[in-house]
Amino acid sequence: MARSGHDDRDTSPQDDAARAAWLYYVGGLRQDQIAEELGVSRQRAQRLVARAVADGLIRVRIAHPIASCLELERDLRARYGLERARVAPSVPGAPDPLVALAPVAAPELERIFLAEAPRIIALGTGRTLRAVVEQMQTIDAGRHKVVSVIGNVAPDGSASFYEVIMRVADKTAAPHYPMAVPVMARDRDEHRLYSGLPHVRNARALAKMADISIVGVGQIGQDAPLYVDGFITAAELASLEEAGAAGEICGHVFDAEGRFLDHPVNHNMVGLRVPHDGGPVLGIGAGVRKAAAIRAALAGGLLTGLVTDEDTAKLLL
Amino acid sequence: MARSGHDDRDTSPQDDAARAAWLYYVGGLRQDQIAEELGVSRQRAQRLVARAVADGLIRVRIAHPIASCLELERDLRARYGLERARVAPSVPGAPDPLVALAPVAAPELERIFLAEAPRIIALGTGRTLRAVVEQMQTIDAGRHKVVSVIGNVAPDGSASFYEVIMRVADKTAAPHYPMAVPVMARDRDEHRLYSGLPHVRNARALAKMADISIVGVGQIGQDAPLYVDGFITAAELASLEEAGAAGEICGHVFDAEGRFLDHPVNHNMVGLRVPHDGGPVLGIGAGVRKAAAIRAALAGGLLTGLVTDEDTAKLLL
DNA sequence: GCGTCTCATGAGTAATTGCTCATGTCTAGA
DNA sequence: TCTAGACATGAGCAATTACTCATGAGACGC
Repeated sequence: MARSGHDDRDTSPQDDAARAAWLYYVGGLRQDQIAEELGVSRQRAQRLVARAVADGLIRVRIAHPIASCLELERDLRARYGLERARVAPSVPGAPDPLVALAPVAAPELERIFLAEAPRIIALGTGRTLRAVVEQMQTIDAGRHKVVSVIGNVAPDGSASFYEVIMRVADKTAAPHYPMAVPVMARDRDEHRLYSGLPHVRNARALAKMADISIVGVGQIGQDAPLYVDGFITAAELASLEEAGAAGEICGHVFDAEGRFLDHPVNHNMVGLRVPHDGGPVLGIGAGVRKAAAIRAALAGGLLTGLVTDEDTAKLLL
Repeated sequence: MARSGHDDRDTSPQDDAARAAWLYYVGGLRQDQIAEELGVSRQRAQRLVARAVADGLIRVRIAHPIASCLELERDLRARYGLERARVAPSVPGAPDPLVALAPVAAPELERIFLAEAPRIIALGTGRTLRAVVEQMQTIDAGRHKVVSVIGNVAPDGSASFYEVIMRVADKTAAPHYPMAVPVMARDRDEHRLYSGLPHVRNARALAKMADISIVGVGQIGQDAPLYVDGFITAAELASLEEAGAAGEICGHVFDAEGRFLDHPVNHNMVGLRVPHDGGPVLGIGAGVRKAAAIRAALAGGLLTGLVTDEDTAKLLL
């Protein structure tokens, strides 16, 4: 066939990967055809396609809402009075519910950023949110502002691992306001110190004005993110469990009814409580282990929207 | 037509297809694993996945702008003073440039419909537009209105084949105003008759107020859509070519400089000329055979945006 | 300059997917 | 009731894709 004149003088490797993947997935060519087209060996074509997949260049969407998921969404909305609910079909055997969750949640975030009117968008952190943001497509959303509602420094002084706001800013070109202090203060004084820092005051003020918040939901227990990532000690964890902790949002711990605990851990969080003012809050999370935490958050009306997966949705209903 | 099942307790076949495809593409399961999961034979799993693809349920996007296409976009914008330009990587050997064009053009349309402020969106028709719309995802855009700028009845009295506006309305739930008369009148009197019909006057009035128009570009010649689809006779085609016709938009024929011809065919078109008022016009089209027509439209400043493919872009530059 | 390490490559091969065909089932019509 | 036709099914096989491994070309440090 007529090989289109490719004057590839300086194609980057990722460009090649993207092109190979395009020909493969969109064009429906076979890998040997792609190889010929690109003038490389068949193996290389295969590797380019595989690389595009591995690099996350490939986004697959299913343009058909699976009926049972739609039902779950409807039921979730009704049961918990949510404004929005999205349920991803679970992938059994997947090591992690994020595999299914992220591709469904990402468009929800894109949707928020596609709004024309400038908005202030508050962001939490965490592994879930990070994975979702990674799946977002880059969109031009410089009119919005993104602000973090939680500190970005881990207890050991390193940058918090599941940084979200910078990634979002990368994807959207939105001005961003991280909260450049530790997630937790050690005591009241330190909390006052951090809170009083000009840039923190600024971020907090902005976050309080947020038009919408996007957060993950953390479980409590031996696998609690707060504990696993070293933000709280085993003793604090035990104390929280003692106090009836069921989950946390942005580090703020609540009980099974979704009421924030009167507990030192909560007092020492430098970040804001979400929701701060009754504004919309989109929660994202799935997994058997998170189900109780999510249920608690829903029970307390802490969320106005939820993205989860099928299995979790069933547990919630 | 798709039977919109409320609660078909046993999943509809398309549901199964969508779920199988989800597990395959998103979950990364093998077809035999899917078969086990769904409790069907391996062949059936394979057929479900194949069916999902065939039914167009699978939408693949490559999250990486290929550098050479970006360059072409930039060059197109600069050369022709466009506000927007998108270039799809060509798929060599594809029977039709639409394979590549539609997946790139569809998000552009979605983008237009995602605008919050209510808009009036004028639509042309044609095979290209139809294929693109088919690829759009359904979005809730009831705040907008879509109006057709061209009649929807073929010369033989049948509904025009490449109906676009109804499909768009399906996808967006937008109120829609087709122009329910023949594309072309046979003479001045008939033109006056059609134009005077209340619903046509209404549609035309609305179309004149459109905030943006989305159109295909037709070539002139033996393969001219206008001719192939029977809107004009061989004699009219010859006469148009004689008069220097280079292309057409919504049936209105223009020369190589993009100036509309003073010709009976143009006079008899019941639809509106686009652009009617200098508003934005997004043109969609690709293919060697359309290149001259597109170049003419660009030369005449008839378009403010263009979606095309790599090969065509190169021809235009 | 030389060894070694990493990484890309292509060959060969295993695994997976897609296709064809013979067969079975269901429906409609005589 | 019987028969033809349309369609779904699973077996078997061909085509395609993915993986493993041995090799060689730079890159880097000694």
